[in-house]
Amino acid sequence: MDMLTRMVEHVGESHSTRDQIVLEATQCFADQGYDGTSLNDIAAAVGIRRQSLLHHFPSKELLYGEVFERLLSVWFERLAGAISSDAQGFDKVEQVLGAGFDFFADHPEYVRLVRREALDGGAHLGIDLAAVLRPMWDRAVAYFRREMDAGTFRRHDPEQLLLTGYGALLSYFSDTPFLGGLLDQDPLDPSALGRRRTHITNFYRMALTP
Amino acid sequence: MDMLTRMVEHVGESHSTRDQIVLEATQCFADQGYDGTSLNDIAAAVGIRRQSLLHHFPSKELLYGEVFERLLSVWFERLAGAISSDAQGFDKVEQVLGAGFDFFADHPEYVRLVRREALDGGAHLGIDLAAVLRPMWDRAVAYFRREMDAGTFRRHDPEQLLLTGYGALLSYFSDTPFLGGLLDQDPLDPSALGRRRTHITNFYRMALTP
DNA sequence: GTCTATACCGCGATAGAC
DNA sequence: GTCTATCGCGGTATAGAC
Repeated sequence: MDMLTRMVEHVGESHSTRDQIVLEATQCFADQGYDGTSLNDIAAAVGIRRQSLLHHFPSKELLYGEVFERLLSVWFERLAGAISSDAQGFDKVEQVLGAGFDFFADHPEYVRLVRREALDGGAHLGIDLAAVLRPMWDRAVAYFRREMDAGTFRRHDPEQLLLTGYGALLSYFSDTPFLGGLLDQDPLDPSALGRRRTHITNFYRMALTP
Repeated sequence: MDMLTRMVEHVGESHSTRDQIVLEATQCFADQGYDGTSLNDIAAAVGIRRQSLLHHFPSKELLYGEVFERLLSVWFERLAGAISSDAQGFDKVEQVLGAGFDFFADHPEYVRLVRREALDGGAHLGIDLAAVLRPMWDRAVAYFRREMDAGTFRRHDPEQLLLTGYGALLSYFSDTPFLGGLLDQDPLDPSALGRRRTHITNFYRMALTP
């Protein structure tokens, strides 16, 4: 496919078969896991036969790899803005936290996918997810440590603080099928999302501001 | 098997084949998920053939059900003590939180199993996990609301607070394969566990005590 | 690029010997 | 209770017509 066609499709919200496959595969893998998803499931969602799907992706593993490649690309792109912001103090944390929250709210299927990968320890994935995210993690740890040393933030163990944020953010979006039965509301309802966003922000403001 | 044999085995750390199967199945399901685990895997871990395993459990689903039945039974038993304690204020929260933490630390495979079930929404399980835990959840929500009304605890949205605790606690134990690559230490190392336990306790003390 | 047809394998489950 | 043997199904992947 040439560049012009790509651009036209991007603008016009149309998708090549290949893109459709990645899209539906993302949903299937997120909902049912790698082993729980068959190529038939994905092909049926696209509206083609399993054998046609294998014409675009030579194997299930390679398709899964492409799904993750796109996920990481979108994720880094989306977060880059918030991270490079020149806001100061808790405002910056709030921006990054909010950007993460909004991204997860827009793509809960990505969260579920990453959670499954975290559980499996990258068994189905060629790449090492932790190694890819490690630089971002280290930057965050260093940032918190610096601000705490400067007295801008209250003192905590930076790594533990990030782990708690990781869990508080991801779990809400990854476990929606379960949490929906614990609460009386769909966790992805706009009003439920609003409550969650407010709580997380306030919780971290309280923990960090002196 | 008669009661005497059961008691002897319990004391002597021996196990019937049936118990061995449930034990190994728990580990396999936790590590590789329901779909990722074959009866061959479990049978091999026990040291018998797949067909012999099916003599004890007529189907994979029923075996999976028994794994969860035991998990819930141990979980409720373990938490009952801390919940019925007559400690007051944050001391009580600390006791329950600590009991949960220690249980998870002793049985990370249970956490991973529950997390997988939360992700799948109970697809493989006959029972509704959320419905089983709902009474406990409601009790906790009511408890926090009461204490906040009484001024013992600082005011938060009780459900959101519990959700954050849920994520902070579970994620650490469920995602160990991933977190091990993010940190420079095995998350289940005694020293790492100590740091995590301290942080969670302090974090909630800070959030709750006026 | 999609289809039909097919190869090949591993899975869960059953039957029956020991 | 454990084994061997076997069935039937659904999975990934390949070959070749259109």
